Amino acid sequence: MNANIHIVEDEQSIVTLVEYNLSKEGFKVNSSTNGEDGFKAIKDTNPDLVLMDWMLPDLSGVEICKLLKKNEKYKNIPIIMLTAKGEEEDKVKALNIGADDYITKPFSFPELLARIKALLRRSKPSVAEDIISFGDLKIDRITRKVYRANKQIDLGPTEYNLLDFFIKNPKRVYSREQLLTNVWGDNINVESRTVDVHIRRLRQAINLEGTKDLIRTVRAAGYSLDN
Amino acid sequence: MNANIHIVEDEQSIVTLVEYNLSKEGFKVNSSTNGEDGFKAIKDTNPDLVLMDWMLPDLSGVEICKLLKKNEKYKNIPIIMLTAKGEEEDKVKALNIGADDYITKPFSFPELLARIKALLRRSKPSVAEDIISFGDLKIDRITRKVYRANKQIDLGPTEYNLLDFFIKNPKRVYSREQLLTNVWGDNINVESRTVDVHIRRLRQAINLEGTKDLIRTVRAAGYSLDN
DNA sequence: CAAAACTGTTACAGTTTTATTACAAAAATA
DNA sequence: TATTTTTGTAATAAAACTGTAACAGTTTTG
Repeated sequence: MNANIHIVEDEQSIVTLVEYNLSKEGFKVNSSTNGEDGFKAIKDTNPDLVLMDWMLPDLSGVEICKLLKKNEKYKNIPIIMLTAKGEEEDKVKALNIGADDYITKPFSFPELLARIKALLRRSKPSVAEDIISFGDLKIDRITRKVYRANKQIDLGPTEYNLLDFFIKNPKRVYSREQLLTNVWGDNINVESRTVDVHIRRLRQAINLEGTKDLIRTVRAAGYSLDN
Repeated sequence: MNANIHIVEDEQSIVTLVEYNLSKEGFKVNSSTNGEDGFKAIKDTNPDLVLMDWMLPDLSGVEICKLLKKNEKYKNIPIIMLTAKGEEEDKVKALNIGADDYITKPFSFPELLARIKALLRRSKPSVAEDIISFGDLKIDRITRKVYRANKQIDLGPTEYNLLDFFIKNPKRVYSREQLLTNVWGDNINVESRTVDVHIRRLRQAINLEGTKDLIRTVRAAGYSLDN
């Protein structure tokens, strides 16, 4: 498991708890504490799954859910709604507005985890799977080994994370900023040009003599794993 | 034998008895006295085998069994159902809902043990076996002796446990935290750096002059038994 | 075509992570 | 209880990795 999860929740205690536990499970977690920021961050970072409070300051979780599900580009991001009241009625409503699952507070972490995993397995096998391939490039998250044309490749931690991120959404172009937040983490302070250097290192490691560069540079936009 | 077994049973006398005897056999045993807790604990600790009462307060054993067998992640955990009545009909029912074996109370401990071993041998050879190898490294759980290239090696208790854990999932990378909780135990207070020292001791003991290090360091991730 | 904007590459200093060692305290054993 | 073994930690050394800056090269724009 190596998915990016975005939490939109104004109760700091829940954010802290969930963030801590999900990180321990190997997820990359980002969070926002209000609807406005949350919506922006989701569009920006394209998480693999969203955990969202039902009620939120300003833009409500319900609204965001509707907006996302209406948008072709984001409609496939699974959304789990969190709510304080355990009314059946709300559950129906949640599913109606397009949420993929629904969990009532207080919830146990294992329960949340089970639901997250189930959703991910369904919606994004490439994120949930332990072994992913792209062409003759293979990455094994259990052994943390990377192969190109069946030959093992050594990657440093950052290059490994970068590749792991790229391979979840091949061909998609990510800006340096998106790569920084998704691979490096949220409130980190790193020059965006630093991405270039790691891209170079990754290229050097995964590209084979005489074959096409697996990483495509998109001028003024960013990079993508492509062929 | 070195498997984790979880018991879900509300009769304390049975729990105590079975727990005591299984521990003596080398199993790690945990137990819950009601269905709710049991289900949670099983999902949480992912035991190698479950021993479950047919009738339970709140969530019944039958229900838990069904739930587990429906879940991709837990469906392979072997389940032995315990029941007071020895009716053939129940046996059929048990097997129908996915239980792997069925034993009626009162039962003799040797009988239970035989069934447990049989199931484990079938489902998880690496856990059930008394002698496990990885390459020319061999570990005998009965005599608690370790061999490399047929020559016996002396290991301290912690190094032995570490190796025993590694060898169950060779090549898999474990973080220091995972190693601490799995080898040292759950609520223990040990510096994660201490793992490094024991890794060194283990390396020193099992590695042969002039051969590749059997333990792989994965920077920013942990260690694995590899070659 | 020149200027501007953007990307590629390199080297290196600084940082982080891991390895190794020695040692005192704790635990097991005789 | 004395002796031996094992343990965890802290300190230091070594190795690996990272980020930046500088400059070269390339592409786009005016």
